Amino acid sequence: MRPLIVVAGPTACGKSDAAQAVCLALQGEVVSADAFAVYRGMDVGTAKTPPEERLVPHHMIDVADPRQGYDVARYQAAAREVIADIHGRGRLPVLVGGTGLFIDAVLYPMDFSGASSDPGVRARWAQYLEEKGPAALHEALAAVDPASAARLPEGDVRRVLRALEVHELSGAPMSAGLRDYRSAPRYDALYMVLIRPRAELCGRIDGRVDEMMRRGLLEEIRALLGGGVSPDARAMQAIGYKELAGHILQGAPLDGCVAAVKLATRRYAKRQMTWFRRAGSIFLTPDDDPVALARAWMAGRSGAG
RNA sequence: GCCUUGGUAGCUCAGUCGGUAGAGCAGCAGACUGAAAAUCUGCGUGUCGGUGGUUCAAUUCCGCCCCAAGGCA
Repeated sequence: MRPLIVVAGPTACGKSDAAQAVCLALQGEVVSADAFAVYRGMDVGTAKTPPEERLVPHHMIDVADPRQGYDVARYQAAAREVIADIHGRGRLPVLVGGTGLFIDAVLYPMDFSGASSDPGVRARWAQYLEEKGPAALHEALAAVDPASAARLPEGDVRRVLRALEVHELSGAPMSAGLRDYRSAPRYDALYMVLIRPRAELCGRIDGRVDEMMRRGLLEEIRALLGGGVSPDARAMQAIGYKELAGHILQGAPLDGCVAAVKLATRRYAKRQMTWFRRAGSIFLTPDDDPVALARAWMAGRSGAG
């Protein structure tokens, strides 16, 4: 298996710098695993490393149009291609980002090929939900895919909807492809997770949001909206964007919106921690040195053959 | 100084016709297979401002005190 290093962690924990340092030390290239950095024109609010500060090649950034949606399946396919190319050039891919699902999608054999997504099917079930409610929707799933129904709470309408869609398009229950995927990684991966004390992280988040405001996040959002990105677009679900759009479009008080962005970011960081606690294999505090760790790991690899 | 209205969970408040209390938000924990910065699940003891009194029993009724907001001086 080819080597790959993952640098994950909650927002504002210092992933980008750590990843870049690892790349510089080990002939690596950054592969972003971030559900919103893929969009062009969303720079300030996604905290993309500015081009002039990129000291090594960065991939999977600015690969999508914010007027159209992007999703895990597309990300998975494109990222794997990029990684194959990096390996082909004898360099080390460093997967860095905060979207746990995206990381899993490249690392493990998640299969999205069986059932794609169909707006018509989706709309029909959404209609069904509207008319009969979540309980009936859940029952409909139980009738065709009992395992998924048992796994999903009735309230998680989004997943119930998706499971129904998968069944209809593939003719098979979604649960079929769902077990123990983490046991069979596609790469020889060092999965590092950067952690920080909660209070410290919150302080960094607040500072980062203020910094985004100074750097013109409002202007960036105005430009997106003016450029044909609908407020309902998938890209506009991003934290920071959706709250501030309330100020731009509905005139909500700015300080309240900024506070909402900080709060939403803190809550997001918490969810990320939950994900990475389970997904990661090694956890680094600010005192640990990711470069030294990565070096040692690479050395151990070649030593072992 | 007087009058009024408040003081209950980290915050905003509800409630107890006297039997020691509960929502939302926050927080904590968790889940996560084509929206994932999305979506969802679980978790509620706090001198009910202080202090006396009435009572079998007071956060609830009464007195006094403290604090806040508003009004009159």
